Amino acid sequence: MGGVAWTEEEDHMLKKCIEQYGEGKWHRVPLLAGLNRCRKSCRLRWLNYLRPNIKRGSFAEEEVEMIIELHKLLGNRWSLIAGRLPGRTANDVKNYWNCHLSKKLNAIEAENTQMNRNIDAIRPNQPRNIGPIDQESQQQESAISSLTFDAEGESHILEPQQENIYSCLDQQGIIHDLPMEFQYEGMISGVGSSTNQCDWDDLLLDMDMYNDFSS
DNA sequence: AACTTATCCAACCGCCGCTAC
DNA sequence: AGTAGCGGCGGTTGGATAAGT
Repeated sequence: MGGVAWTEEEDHMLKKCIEQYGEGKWHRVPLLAGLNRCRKSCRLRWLNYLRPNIKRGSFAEEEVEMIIELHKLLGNRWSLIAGRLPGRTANDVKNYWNCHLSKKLNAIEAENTQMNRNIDAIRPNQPRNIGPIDQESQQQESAISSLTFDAEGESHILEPQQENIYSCLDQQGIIHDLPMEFQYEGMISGVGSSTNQCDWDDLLLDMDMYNDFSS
């Protein structure tokens, strides 16, 4: 292994600790669990191995197709890709990609280059600090990071002060035009309104997938 | 059977952004 | 405003094992 392998006893101690105190506060976990491991090791072990509902074994064909499609859109953003594959961890996806798919991708990219089809990973210019902010910053933010995009031939503007990106889209009547498979928890009317990178990533991914699949 | 090479994947490392002080 | 501490992420490492010679 690339380090000291976890023993069954350590796994048991960590699991018991998480069950008792919950996830988070990883800096306290080694102490609470009585483990001689750093916070990062504990977190990684939990997320990649001990967490319930982790799917192990080889990837199904649909999962592989999904990974390839998502990688086209997101690049090496494994946690986001894994987030779309129930039971799979970012580490699993990354390892699978590096072992099985990277060569395949290179061939595809070479082909795309040949066909003059450049596909860039999407990363918004100003993905952060979208939540409510003070007036001065708000004006600055508004000037630099309003995002315009085109949906079904119409231009739309996302204001950075919008509490939730999806609620903004909702107000503009865009969300409900998307098929159900592109609507997910948190997307409608700001349910579970998070105001960070994930909103932008998820939004752009959903929009792009929608365009991809509908074209 | 012995050795070498390739593959897999768990674990580690360094960096980044956020938050609290 | 600066900074320390934290959680989280992607890249890399290296041991175990399978496959090949």
